[in-house]
Amino acid sequence: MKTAKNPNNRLRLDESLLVGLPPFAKLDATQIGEILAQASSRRYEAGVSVFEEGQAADRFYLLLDGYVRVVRITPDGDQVIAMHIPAGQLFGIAKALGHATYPATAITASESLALSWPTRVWDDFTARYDGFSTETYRSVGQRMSDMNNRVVEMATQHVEQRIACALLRLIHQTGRKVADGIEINFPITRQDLSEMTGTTLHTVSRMLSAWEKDGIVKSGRKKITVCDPHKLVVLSTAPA
Amino acid sequence: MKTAKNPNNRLRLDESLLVGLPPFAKLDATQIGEILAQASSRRYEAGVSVFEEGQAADRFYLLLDGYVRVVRITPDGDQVIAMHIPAGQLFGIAKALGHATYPATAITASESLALSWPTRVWDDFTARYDGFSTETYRSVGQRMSDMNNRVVEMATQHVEQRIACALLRLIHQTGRKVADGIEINFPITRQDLSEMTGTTLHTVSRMLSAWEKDGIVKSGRKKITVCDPHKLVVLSTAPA
DNA sequence: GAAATTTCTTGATCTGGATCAATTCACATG
DNA sequence: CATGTGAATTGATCCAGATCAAGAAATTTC
Repeated sequence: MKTAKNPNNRLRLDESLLVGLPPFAKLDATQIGEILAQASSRRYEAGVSVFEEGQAADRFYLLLDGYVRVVRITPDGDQVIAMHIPAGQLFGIAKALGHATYPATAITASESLALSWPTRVWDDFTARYDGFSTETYRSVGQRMSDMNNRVVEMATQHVEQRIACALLRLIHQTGRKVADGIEINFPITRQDLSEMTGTTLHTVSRMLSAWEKDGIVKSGRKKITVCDPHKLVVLSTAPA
Repeated sequence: MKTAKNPNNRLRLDESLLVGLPPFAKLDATQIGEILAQASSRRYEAGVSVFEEGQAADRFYLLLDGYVRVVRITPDGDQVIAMHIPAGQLFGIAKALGHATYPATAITASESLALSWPTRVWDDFTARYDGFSTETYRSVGQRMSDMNNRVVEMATQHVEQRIACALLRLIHQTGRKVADGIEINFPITRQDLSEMTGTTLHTVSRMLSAWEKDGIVKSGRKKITVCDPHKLVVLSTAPA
């Protein structure tokens, strides 16, 4: 689906969009109204960049719907997927971490909808809105942990286990129950998985073929369904 | 040297210790005094743990002197060095990231001296002291970047390049100029380097031997001196 | 609906580094 | 100073996974 449902790329901003999201959990309707009044919203189609590494970090974002990949590209063209942002989370918050430019590129993994604010209102938000700062840093902490786990994984585990871990993480974050298991809720290629695990699309393809034979997953073009998460867990923690 | 110079593990707390350190840069003498009044100080010998992964994060720390390694241990006993904390930086700031327990273990790499405060004063510090929060998060952001770079490195570079990068990072953070180059300022083993780069001590040893033959480094027991940083840079960015 | 493009599969080969194994070296301790 | 212990070196072997190569699906485009 390439055409916008809403051709002017706008939607009615409604408080209900923000109510219940952690950064705004403690705020009342008036405050949420204030925050919305300053927001821009925009729809992105799948595979486009929201911002790029190195650009001045002049806005920060809240993903309302869809999925965003945070990506880094090496001088010699290798691409590495640093993390995935699920709907409901802030991203592009360079300012919160003392950066003047975005440290990575954000690319939509599926059609997405995001709000954004100019970076200059950041300090105001943290000062004025109770819980905003705390929750933001909780989520930063979570990402830091994930990052850390990735380093440990990359340093100690074999490719099979890393791919298993990556799949498990994906179904946790974004799994959708379907008839024959849990499906990853956005288009994902072998190449994508290889960029998440530091391997090649060939190895990922072989792995998925083998797992399919064992009834652990079903997969097609840009689609993966995990049928037997438990077996994946076993694989992911297999002995060194 | 195993015995404490100062047998009661105490030292005179003096404002000059904190003046000029980023988190306290904007504070006046009175405020620094207040902060010091609440601090405990303690000397640690090399190789001891300051806190361990999973413990309740009831204190946070400022390293005044020495070097601290942040380490994670996998279920099957592999150890991975996540980062090094240089003197002048805060560590163990789980609270700042919404964690109730320490997400990793901190071990002194050399004899060290650290101040610490109970975690419950954290909110007070961030509220009361100008710049404390900003500078803390700047340093968190820095660590996040480093982490990120490590993931990219591990995913795309060969062992030789990773070891070269690790060495370069070490001499930047903690290099001390000596007659024949830049020396790493604390005892470091082949094993340590291998835990920083996700390889084995054997491979590190072979690498250092080869580099020594090329005049790039000199190394001995627990000691490494980089004689030709430039050549290391070349190696670290070698083509895929 | 034919052609072009992207994604995926699978075989064959090659190799960077892990693993295994045996010494040597440096330092500390009684 | 002998003895023990942790650190480093270096050869030999092996294998997980990269790389090379060729096609086969699935989609998109015109």
